[in-house]
Parts: sequence; structure tokens; C-alpha cells
Amino acid sequence: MPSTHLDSTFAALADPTRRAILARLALGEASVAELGEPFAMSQPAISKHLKVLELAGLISRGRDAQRRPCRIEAAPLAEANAWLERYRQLWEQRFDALDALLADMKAAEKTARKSRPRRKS
Amino acid sequence: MPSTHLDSTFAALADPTRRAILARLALGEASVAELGEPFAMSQPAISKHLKVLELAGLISRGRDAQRRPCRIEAAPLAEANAWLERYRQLWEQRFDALDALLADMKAAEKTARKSRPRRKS
DNA sequence: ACATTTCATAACCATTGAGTTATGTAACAG
DNA sequence: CTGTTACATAACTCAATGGTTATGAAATGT
Repeated sequence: MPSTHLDSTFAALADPTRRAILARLALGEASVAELGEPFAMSQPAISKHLKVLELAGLISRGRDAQRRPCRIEAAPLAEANAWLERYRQLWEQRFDALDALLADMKAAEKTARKSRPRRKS
Repeated sequence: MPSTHLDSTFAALADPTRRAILARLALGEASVAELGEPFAMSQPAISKHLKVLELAGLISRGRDAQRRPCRIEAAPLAEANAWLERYRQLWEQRFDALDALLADMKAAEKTARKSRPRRKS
């Protein structure tokens, strides 16, 4: 309903090869051959991954003689991040709760020592 | 290489139905029927989506009579967020660069009016 | 004991995804 | 023109996804 490309973005990020390619591209432009070098995989397989990334808007490609240098495009990543942000409190309040719990325990311990040193469960 | 469950997490998030389910669960626990109500989809289809979310660790399920209340588990979301954070500069430096450019233009305009149009480094 | 509610599982189907090999093509070098 | 480099596309295999209908099973109500 929100009419975004979150589908293709998350789908693209679901593959470790593609995440690794993005990690490489975060360091700067690279050719198809360079991108494929770390992987035990045929060249067309890499081209397919790049096409997925391109369709998701995560990379764009230029021309340099016979090479097709790829560069990362961060906009979809920003969108994905924005989506996740809506849930940030969900994993942060966990720690808040833990903090509160620890504080309670400390307080209880203090109280226990001040008055009667009994019970601890 | 990082040996995380980013694959299943991002794959789970790639489906709009599942994202909607998570959005609903962010508001609190819900039964399977409640979760499926907004969708024009059979009940087994919803159960399948819930299984995907469960296997990805994004939800957990309890027991309340015949109902199986689902609750959201944010840990995988935090992991996904952490992964994306590594690329934050990529979409923030864009705006930084834009800001810098605009600042430069403003400065240049002022300078141009004050003295002659000088080059900057 | 029996029916109902709530959900899960099984079996099936169509589509997509990730990989392969083989082949085509654009740009350059001789 | 010929060959080479760097990449894309085609055609195929196989497994996984996302949906369906039909059926099974656990807890509850009567």
C-alpha cells in the first residue's frame, strides 16, 4: 500500500552475494569482473546479481571502454533504514527494560542491606 | 561470512504482507485470525507467512486456549538495522555534499558581489 | 461424547530465483 | 578486417515462494 520499492530492496539485500557486492561498492566503483572475482561463481551469475541490484535501484552503471563500472546508490538503503527506524523503540525498550530491571535489583539489594539482609529471589 | 541470519531476515521483510503483519504486531500481540483479517487471503496463507516470520526469529508464539497469540521479536530487526548503519554515510554524505554545494554557491555569490569572482580551492 | 473454534499441515500448482553453459555483442587493439 | 576483452542475453535445470483447497488436531463449549 505505501507504494515503495521496499519489496525489491529487501529482496535484493536477502542474498549474501549481493550484500557482499554492495560492501565492495561502498569502497568505490568497480567493474563487473572485479566484483565477481571474490566469488566461486560464473560471470553470468554475477551479471544477474547486478541486474537485480540495478532493478532495485541499489546500483547504477556507467561506461568506460568495454567496462561497465558499477557504483552504489544509497537511496533505497535510506528507505529501508527509514522503515526499520519505526521499530527502533522495539529493540531499544528491551534494553531500557533491562536497565530498569538492573536498577530495581540494585535498589532492592541496597534496601535489603539497609534493613534486613533476608530474601533475594 | 558474518554468519548472521540476515538472509532470512531480509527475505522475510521483502514481502508486503509480512511487513504489514509486523506493523500490526508492533501495536501488540494478536491472534492468527486477527492478523489475517486485513488481507484477501486464505488462513493457511497467513499461517505460512507467520511461519516465515517465526523461522526468521521476527515473531514468537504463545498459547491462549485455542488461539496462538503472536508477538514481535525485534532482535533481527536490530541486526538488519546494524547492517544498514554501515552505509548510513553513503546517503548522508550526499546531503552533506549538497549542503556544502549550496553553501559554496551562497558564499560565491556574496563574494562575487563584494569583490571579484575568485576561485575557491 | 460431540460439535465448534482456531489454527496447522498436506498436497498441489504457478511463478520466481539462483545457478549453469553456450552464444551474442560492443568497444578497442593489431 | 580480425581478434580480444568485458560484459550481456538466451535457454535450461532445479529448488524455493506464495498462493490455493482439503484435511487434521488441540483446546473449549454443551
